[in-house]
Amino acid sequence: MGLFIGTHQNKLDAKGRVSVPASFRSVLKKMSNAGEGALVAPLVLRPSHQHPCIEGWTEKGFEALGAPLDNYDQFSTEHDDIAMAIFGDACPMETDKEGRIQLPADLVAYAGLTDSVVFIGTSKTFQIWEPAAGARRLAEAKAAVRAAQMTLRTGARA
Amino acid sequence: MGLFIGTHQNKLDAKGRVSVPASFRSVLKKMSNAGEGALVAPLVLRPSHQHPCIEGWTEKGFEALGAPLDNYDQFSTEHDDIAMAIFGDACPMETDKEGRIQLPADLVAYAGLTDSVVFIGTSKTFQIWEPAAGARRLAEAKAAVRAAQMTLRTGARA
DNA sequence: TGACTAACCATGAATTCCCATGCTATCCCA
DNA sequence: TGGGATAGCATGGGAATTCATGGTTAGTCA
Repeated sequence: MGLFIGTHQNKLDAKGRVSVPASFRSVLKKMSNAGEGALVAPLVLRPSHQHPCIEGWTEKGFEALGAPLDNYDQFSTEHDDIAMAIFGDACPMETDKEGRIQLPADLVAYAGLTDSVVFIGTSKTFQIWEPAAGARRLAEAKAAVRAAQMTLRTGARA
Repeated sequence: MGLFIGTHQNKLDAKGRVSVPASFRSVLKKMSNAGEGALVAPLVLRPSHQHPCIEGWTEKGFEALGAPLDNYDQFSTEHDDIAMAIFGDACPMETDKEGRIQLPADLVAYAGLTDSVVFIGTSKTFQIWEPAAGARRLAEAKAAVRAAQMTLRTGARA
């Protein structure tokens, strides 16, 4: 399965390391330029713009995110704005051999992380939350979807 | 037959494993990307939004469930809500060679499962219930249909 | 030389794989 | 039509991996 699915809770150790869930690692490797056989998995982290959480991207997914830039003149202010918004606060990383990443201190602070974190899959990307906040957000999202009767109609029951 | 039909009761063993009914397995294989000849059957489990039971999806069915995402801008709140609601609490699995799955502890708790479970087919998906609760729900559904005089006539929608 | 970071190694727990068994329904042959 | 053989299915348990996590050493920059 090439998508990030499910929620996984892992511990943040004394050095600020967390294991990336195994299933997420396999997605990251598959969506990397290096290929699936790689020993480590590349990924990109950035603070979410709409929530107090960290957003995780695959290498290829993040590259695609920057693609719209090609529609603008290299020296336009739009190009400048977009480039900065997307790349300015992103930070590329690799897991270590054990499949862990070291979360940057500023992102830890931004998401209010303490000793445990949850990884929540959202299809092409995933999010890293402080467990309680993540649970709240998940419940909120489900409620919103139900309230809006968003088009889950295709073959599904609301 | 490409649909989930009937109710089947199976045991949950000490390790939290249950055999997926053979007829359900064949549906799962048919509706997978791997093809029918596969040794194991892929499926997706998620907590039901309206009942204390576990919902089971085929691989293709679940992909269709996520398809509406493409109608929204990647950074819209709708996309955000839907992605989290659908993917956040789903969990993809495969049967083992014997046709069993290991139910995640949180789903077991959510559905109140103990030592036996019933699989109830509901056409494109199926549900996993604690036997007594499942029986109650089945009776309730039948009563509701009768009370509403829902004619199950072709295409009739109460 | 000292602090800090990154690679390496070690361990327990949980999960997956594999083999074995009883049961039931089906098929085949008399 | 009856009885025995056969194959498929649900179930049980043990062994081998994988995974998450903790600690230790080596390496680097100031």
